[in-house]
Formats: sequence, C-alpha cells, structure tokens
Amino acid sequence: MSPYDPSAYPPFAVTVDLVVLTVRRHALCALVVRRGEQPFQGRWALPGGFVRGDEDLAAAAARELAEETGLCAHDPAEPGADNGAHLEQLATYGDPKRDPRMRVVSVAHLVLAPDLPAPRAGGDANSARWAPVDELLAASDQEAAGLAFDHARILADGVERARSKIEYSSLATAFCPPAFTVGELRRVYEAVWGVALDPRNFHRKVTGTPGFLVPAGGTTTRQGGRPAQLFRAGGANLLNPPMLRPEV
Amino acid sequence: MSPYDPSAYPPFAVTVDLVVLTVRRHALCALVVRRGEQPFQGRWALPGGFVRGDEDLAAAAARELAEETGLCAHDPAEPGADNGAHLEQLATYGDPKRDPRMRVVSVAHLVLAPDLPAPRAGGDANSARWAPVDELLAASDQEAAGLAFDHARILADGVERARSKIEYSSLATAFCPPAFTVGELRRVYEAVWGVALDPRNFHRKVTGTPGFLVPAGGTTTRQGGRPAQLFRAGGANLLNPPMLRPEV
DNA sequence: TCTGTTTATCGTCAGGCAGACGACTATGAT
DNA sequence: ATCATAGTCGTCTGCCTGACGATAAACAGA
Repeated sequence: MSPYDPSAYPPFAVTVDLVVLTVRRHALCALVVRRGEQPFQGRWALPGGFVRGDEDLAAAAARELAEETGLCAHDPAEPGADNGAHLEQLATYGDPKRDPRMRVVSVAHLVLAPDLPAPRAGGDANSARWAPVDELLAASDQEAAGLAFDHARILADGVERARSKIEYSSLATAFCPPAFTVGELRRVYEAVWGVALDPRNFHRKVTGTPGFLVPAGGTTTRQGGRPAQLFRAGGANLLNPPMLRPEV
Repeated sequence: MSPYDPSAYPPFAVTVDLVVLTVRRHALCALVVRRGEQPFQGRWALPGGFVRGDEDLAAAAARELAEETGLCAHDPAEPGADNGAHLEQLATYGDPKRDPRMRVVSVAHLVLAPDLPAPRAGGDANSARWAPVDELLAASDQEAAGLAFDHARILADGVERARSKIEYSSLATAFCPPAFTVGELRRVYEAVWGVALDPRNFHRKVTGTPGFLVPAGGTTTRQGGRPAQLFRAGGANLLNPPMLRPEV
C-alpha cells in the first residue's frame, strides 16, 4: 500500500458529464448530443468532455456547459453572480469497463436551467436536442437504442436527484425565468414529479413558506386566464417544512 | 474539443478517501490515521488510497475499508450480504492544488459503522484512532493543526450527509449493532445531531413508522433501568414522514 | 354583450402528526 | 426500602395538509 509505488497509481482519464435538465411543454427534458465518433457513433449521449490539467472539476463542468449551451453556470457553493443556471456535482462513475477505449472516470454534474430557446452545439442544429427524459430512459431499456456508455444510469441518477431535491429545497425556481408566477412554479413541480397538484393548496403552501418567494411586482397573463402575480426566488435554500410529493 | 487529442486528456491519479463514522460514548467520531510521509507528515488524515487499474470505485473503497478496519462494507446499490457497514459514495474532490505532489482526484466515500473495538492500521495502534468530529473540525479551523490536505472539508461534507440522511432514511440503524433498543437508536440521533430528543415522542415515532423497526425478541438491560425491547432494522429505506430534526 | 373557459386566489373543514408533558413500570444500586 | 435510571403508554393542543367550495379577472366566441 505504499503510495510511492508507481504501479499503485495507474493513470486515469477524468471527464465531466452533464445532466442538463429543463422543463419544456410540461415535460422534464434533458440535453443530449449526437456522438460523431466511435464508440457509440451516431448514438445520443450526455454532453461532456475531458478535464484539463489545471482545471477544477466544477470549472470543467461550467466550461463544458458554456460550450454546449452558452449558459453561465452558477455553483451555489461559490460566491458569484446569480445570473446563471444551477450547477452541482452529482456523482462519479468509474467502472473499469465503462469506456472500451481506456480507463475513464467521469464526474457527473447536474444542471437545472430555465426553458431555453434551442441548443447550439458547435452550430450543428442536428447534433444536439432537448429530449423528454421519459423517452430517453424508456429507450435505454432496450439495449442499443438508448444513450451511449452508462449515460442512461447517470441520467436516471440526475433525474432522481432533481426529483428529491425540489422537495426540500427551493431549487425548483432554477427551472423558472427570473420572474415567474405561482402557476408556472407549480407546473415545474408537476413536470418533474409527473403528478398533478392541487393549485389552491400549492398556492397556500409556497406563498406561506417564508423566504421561498418574494413578490416581484406586476402581473402577467402569459398563461391565459386571470392575471397572476409575479414572484422572484427568495433567499431561502431549504424549505422547512418541505414540499410533500404525493404518494405513488 | 477533440477527444482524441492526447493533450486533451492529461493523466490523473485517482484515489478514494473514506469518512468512516461511528458513535462512541455519546459522540460522533471519525476514523483518522497518522500520515507517515510527506507531505503533511505526522498529521492526521482520512484513510484512503489509490484506485487500482482494474478496480471499480466502490470496490476500491471497500478494499481500503477492510484494510484499515477489517469491516466488510456493504454497498446498498449492490446485492450482497447485509452483514457489514453502510458504504456510499460521498463526493469527488479535484482541485488542481489539493495535493502538492501531483494531480490527484479523490472520490470520497461515506461509511457508517456500529461502535467497534479499536482501529487496527497495520498493527500500529498509534497510527489510527477514533476522534470526535467536533474536535477534528474545530482543530481544522486553526491552520496547520487540523487534518491533512482538504480532508477537513471532506469530513465536514460527510458529517453533513450523515446528519441529513438519518432524517429521511433508516440509516441511523447502521450505527447500531444488529439488535438494539429504541433508546440506543435515540442516542444515535442525539449524538449525530447534537441535540436532546424527547424519549417518549421518539419512541412513539420510530415504533409507529412501518418498516423502520421489527421486534427481535427479548430484552436487555445493558443501559441500566427497566429492560428494553430489542429490535432489528426493518426493510424500509425511506422514512415517510421523516424524522424531524429540532430547530437550531 | 353575454356566456363559457381558463387560471388565479381566498376560505373552510376534518384528519393526522408533532411537541409538551404526566403517569406508570421494571430493573439495579445504596 | 428507597432512590435513580430508563422504558413505555396516554393525553392534549396546535399546526399542517388534503379535499374542495367559492369568487375574481382575464380571453374567446356566439
């Protein structure tokens, strides 16, 4: 177990993979890119890339995110501008056979973003898209139809993290534009959880939780119906008591 | 961004570090080992070591755990014997300057174990010990007195994970022997959270949560006082509704 | 203009759970 | 015998949640 035996620390390649989630048309969607090379050529995969030699993991994830989407990431652990998407580390995947070419350890990150115009991956519109996670995960049940590598597992872990985290934190606001209505926030919960929530109880709950929402002033009718009050995300990070996900 | 440019994937060393927690004498304690080499020679550090070339991350963590403590780890994600300690991945730390020797990415793992006789690290009793996490984290506030590398941060993250996870899962039983009393389980919560809990409400809560505890038969008076019923951990993993941590 | 549709917002009510705490039980120690 | 310790069962009150009625404010179409 001598740490100075060179054979004891074989070289690894380290990558970051991104689970970028958003809510589009009432469905939870993930960003996927088409692979241009072997292995898994032509298959869809999570965006990602190699960590550079002098780069922190979160910085590598933020760089890849900016390259793929133009989003400015915002790691909540670091002070900085609050203008971008939420980024947090998800988990690390290091099965020796997860990449047939070489030993690759991938540090997956989770990004939650508001609905965006359209992905731009190197200008090629055909090589990146938002896909409903239900489709991606269902396709991954049939071998050779789903995501490349172990990305279906990574995506599933990211979705599960998002589903549980909006329960006890104010993270659902990361899916919303800077100013949003209670109804828009409710549709985020409904899309992520895949359930229908009672609008009246939801309204009572979120407006009654201190620090969750602060009035932004003004109203909007962009959802049709009666004008709704606009809110911004409050400072609270943890919801106490939490939002309750209905029973299965 | 070509993944075949050799300069794009510089070699990394990959290690696993272990946050091994237990409850001893009413205090949450972590396993630390004394470093025998530079850098940080003579300082306390988390146990850990390099991942081998053909080894999965969880396997490396389990191997290091067995080497340091003799514990048989039990990754809940994998089927297997239920006889060991709880092991789960915690987070990955990859600051370029976290190890002055070279670029090291460390995948930290969290282990929850019942109270153990005594650590054995290569037979040297002076080179490993259980230390209360409060002491370790307080010492790490003064520079050059605390844990080596970024291990204070890793330990703090592991403790925070344990604190929040016993809230909504049955993981607190991982700190207990196979058969335990409600009072022993309560003392686990009190040690991990650092609060006092009402014995009567706690008893009502844990015995009323389906699947949390199953009677093991028999009683014990090892804590003094009236004999207490013995329980084993039930099958439930998630507690719904969760245990509520008292306000700060 | 009236009516129906959609969405937002306010209220009410009953059931359940948690915190506070009283009461009783069963052991060992002095 | 008495006390200290720890476990177990109840009670009561307040708060939160789920179910759901009612009203308000916009738009679409007859």
